Amino acid sequence: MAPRQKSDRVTIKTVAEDAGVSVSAVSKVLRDAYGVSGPLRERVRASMEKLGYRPHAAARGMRGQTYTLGVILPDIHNPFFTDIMSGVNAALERTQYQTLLGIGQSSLGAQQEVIDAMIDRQMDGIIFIGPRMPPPELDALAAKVPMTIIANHSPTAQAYDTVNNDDFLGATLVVQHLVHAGYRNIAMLSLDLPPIEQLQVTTQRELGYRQAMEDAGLRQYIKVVMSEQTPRAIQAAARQLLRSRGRPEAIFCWTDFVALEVLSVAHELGMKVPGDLGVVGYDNTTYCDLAQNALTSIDQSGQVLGLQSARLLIERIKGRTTAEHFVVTPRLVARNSSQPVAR
Amino acid sequence: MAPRQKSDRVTIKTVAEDAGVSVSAVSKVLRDAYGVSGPLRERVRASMEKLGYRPHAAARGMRGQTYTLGVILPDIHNPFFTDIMSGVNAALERTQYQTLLGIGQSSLGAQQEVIDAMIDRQMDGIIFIGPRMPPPELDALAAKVPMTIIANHSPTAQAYDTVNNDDFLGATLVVQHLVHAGYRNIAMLSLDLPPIEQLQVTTQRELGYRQAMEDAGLRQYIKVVMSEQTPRAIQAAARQLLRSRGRPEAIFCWTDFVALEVLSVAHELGMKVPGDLGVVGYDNTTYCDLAQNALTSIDQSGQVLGLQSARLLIERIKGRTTAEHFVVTPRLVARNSSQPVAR
DNA sequence: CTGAAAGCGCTTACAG
DNA sequence: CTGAAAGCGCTTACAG
Repeated sequence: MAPRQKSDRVTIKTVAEDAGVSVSAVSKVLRDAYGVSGPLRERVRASMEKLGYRPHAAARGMRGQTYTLGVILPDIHNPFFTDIMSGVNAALERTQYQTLLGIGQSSLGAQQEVIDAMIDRQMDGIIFIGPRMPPPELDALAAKVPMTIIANHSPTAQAYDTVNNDDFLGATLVVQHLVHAGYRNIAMLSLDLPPIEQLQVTTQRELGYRQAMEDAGLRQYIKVVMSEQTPRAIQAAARQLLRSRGRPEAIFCWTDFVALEVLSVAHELGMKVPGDLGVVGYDNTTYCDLAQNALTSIDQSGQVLGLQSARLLIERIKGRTTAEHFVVTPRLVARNSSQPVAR
Repeated sequence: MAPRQKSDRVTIKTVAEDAGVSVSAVSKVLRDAYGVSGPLRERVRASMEKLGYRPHAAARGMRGQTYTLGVILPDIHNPFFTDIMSGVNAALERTQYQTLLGIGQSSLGAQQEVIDAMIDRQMDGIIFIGPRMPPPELDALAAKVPMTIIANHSPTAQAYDTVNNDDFLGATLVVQHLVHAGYRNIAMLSLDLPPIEQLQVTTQRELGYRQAMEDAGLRQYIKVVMSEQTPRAIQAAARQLLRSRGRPEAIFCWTDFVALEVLSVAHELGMKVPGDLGVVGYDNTTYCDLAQNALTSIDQSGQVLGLQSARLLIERIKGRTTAEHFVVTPRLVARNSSQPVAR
């Protein structure tokens, strides 16, 4: 590797010489640390500006912070996660922080690899989205690095913060909406994952669905079908459901991504949505708005979740040790896919 | 910030002591450098394993590599970029490298900020997707850090590698396909960007479109409408186009993302696709396959582009100084949205 | 093949 | 308020 010209690198030493102060003074200005007079600060700032000084991240990371936050996504294809990322980036806009994105893929091994890579790189903190880990492991991780978790319910955790929407309520809203529109045989299409103490958002949505169905006197119609995340698996599950006897009048999908596949299968089977079938998603991603989908969905404000998680994480990095658990109230956005149907 | 327990950190010094060798020897094993005997290597490996040694990235970055590659995306919402990311990640799977993702947003300022953040963090290399920069600036950047560019044509650049599909050919395939299916009045919906020496993929696609239209004797129908990337702007452009006199029989959209919006607008206007309108996209993203879209598109193998770019970049980091310019041949995937129509 | 030592650019007690 | 000095955990010539 070509060694980039070393002689002309501007370091805090260069800046210190130019400003006629000590290296420590420059470091303090850099970190906005206390104990520097206004004039000195100004002099140093001017020199930094003049010389085009840029801090060397690795050197800072040796002793202090790296000013880099790790974000772990379970899956890059779900468009909802891009909403979260927008929020995180927005929160970091005027700060020195940058994000390192890791894709945890489906497998647990890959997830561990990403975590290790982030710890090796001395992330100042980690935003962990949809972790598939039992609480003890999460606690262990949080002991090593400040952490905020999105989309995993552990409201009593002390070692880390959480940011969620109320998934139980979201699912309730879906069922109530569909019942109000005249649907009764309502099935749910959820994610096939080993459940971990009901912490996962899918589990919460399933519980909300079941409870709301009971409350509406539709216990007999309760049906939760699990499927893996691949398009092929989702389509197979949807096809089977739609071809079964007692086939549902409406399907509540745990995420928009899945609902779009259900719309596709219904289309292929020649079923009208709405009319032959009602469909509702979750996350209110940008695809819901397209007229060919017109998908009713739950808005849980991915941007807000991302923004909050970044804020909380920075607070923790700065020293907060008590846990915060932020919950957004979800909101149903009705579109054509769940229109009332005369029966 | 709580200082993580320092005493128990396993460093190369700890490993060296455990293995009974020098610190330099451990460093060499770590880097797979030459000049270490097999037995010594084994002894060190065993100690690293035993102690659970993890290299400290910041310390490595001080003198050597960070083993982190920066990836710059122009826009996180375009699903095509997730395909590229999959490829990049696949190429890095068995390596020590990790990716740092930066979103360059639309504005040039944001793009510069992301680049600075990556240079500050001593990325070993950068994969720059769809840069909006004139060649001199790209050269200047490549002088600072090894770089591979995706989706920007500069086949004579020496300072960096490029990875592309043949956008001119891709556009040609679209026009030929549509003409073959009986469409004649074919418009193109492109991206509103200040053109930079015809380097951008949109420019190449426009050129391919124009040429193919001429070659088909359809010069009179040539029409390229520019629009910004937001859903609102795309919809407005599509609406205007579809309501105009001499409205096109088919629209070629520069990327699937745009084509999905066109399908939406057509749907809203009560137009049938195909029938009243043919639509073709570009990138063959996962949404093309959904039956409600059934969108004909050009497959440029985002995964392959990502994979290649990572490979080339690592080669450059390892010392290659000659430029490589990799070009994928695009392939049209026909679906319902461009079916022949009797006229 | 192996190791002692300098040094990368910062931050952090500590002394003045 | 200000600065001299040690040290973070590696890599890199260099000497043996």
